[in-house]
Amino acid sequence: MKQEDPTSIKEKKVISIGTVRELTGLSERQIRYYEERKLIFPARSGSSGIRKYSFSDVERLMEIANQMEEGVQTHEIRREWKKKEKANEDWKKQMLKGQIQAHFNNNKQ
Amino acid sequence: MKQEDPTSIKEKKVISIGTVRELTGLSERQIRYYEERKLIFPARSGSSGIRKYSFSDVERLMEIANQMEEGVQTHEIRREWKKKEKANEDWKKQMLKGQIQAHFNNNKQ
DNA sequence: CGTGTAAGGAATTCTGACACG
DNA sequence: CGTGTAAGGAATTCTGACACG
Repeated sequence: MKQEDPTSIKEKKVISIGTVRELTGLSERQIRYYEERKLIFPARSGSSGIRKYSFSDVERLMEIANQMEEGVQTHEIRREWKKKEKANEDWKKQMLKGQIQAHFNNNKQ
Repeated sequence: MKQEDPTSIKEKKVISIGTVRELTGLSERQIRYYEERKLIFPARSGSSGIRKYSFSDVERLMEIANQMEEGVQTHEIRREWKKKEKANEDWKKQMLKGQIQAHFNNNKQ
């Protein structure tokens, strides 16, 4: 019945920085800085350069805030994150490989 | 694992009018007018009076747009909507009643 | 009735920089 | 390194009103 996938909604970049500030409790300075350090990637509103964030971005910012409180440097956060990203991709590759393998064995048998 | 309910996300008032315009294709004038006619109820951003809409609001606006294209008056849309709202409440009451009834019968038997 | 528009003001956001440390 | 802040400008939003129909 519903045409909208709840996942896509979380990814839509529609929230401006002031609202993100309210949602996360971070200062605008902090939010922009984390972007500068490549931890977050807002979209830019059409004509002007106004930043737009998704709910996923907000969640990520809250995770970042936690890490920062623990004294982790932006550099570290970024590195950890890319590591996880890669692990996830490798995992998906393995899954795919498994599927193909299973299919092959199935036909042989 | 996830702490955020996808439903609550859809209800969060975080989108400003310019973005709603882009999402719906409606003019800001129209969006504000539908509010004046009690078809939509944005929140107002803290200190200033800036309107904030949810994804649900955006969906509703698109439904309104469709009705308007069909030549339905705002007055009619509002009336139809309240009717459905009431029907839904009555239905929920019936459900509740059914539950109690079932529970009662269960104990007796 | 529903919507466009010009008007003036207020609040938001942006960037680059200086400061502290 | 991470964050606060004052600075000046540009884009956004707001309200009440006049217009057309």
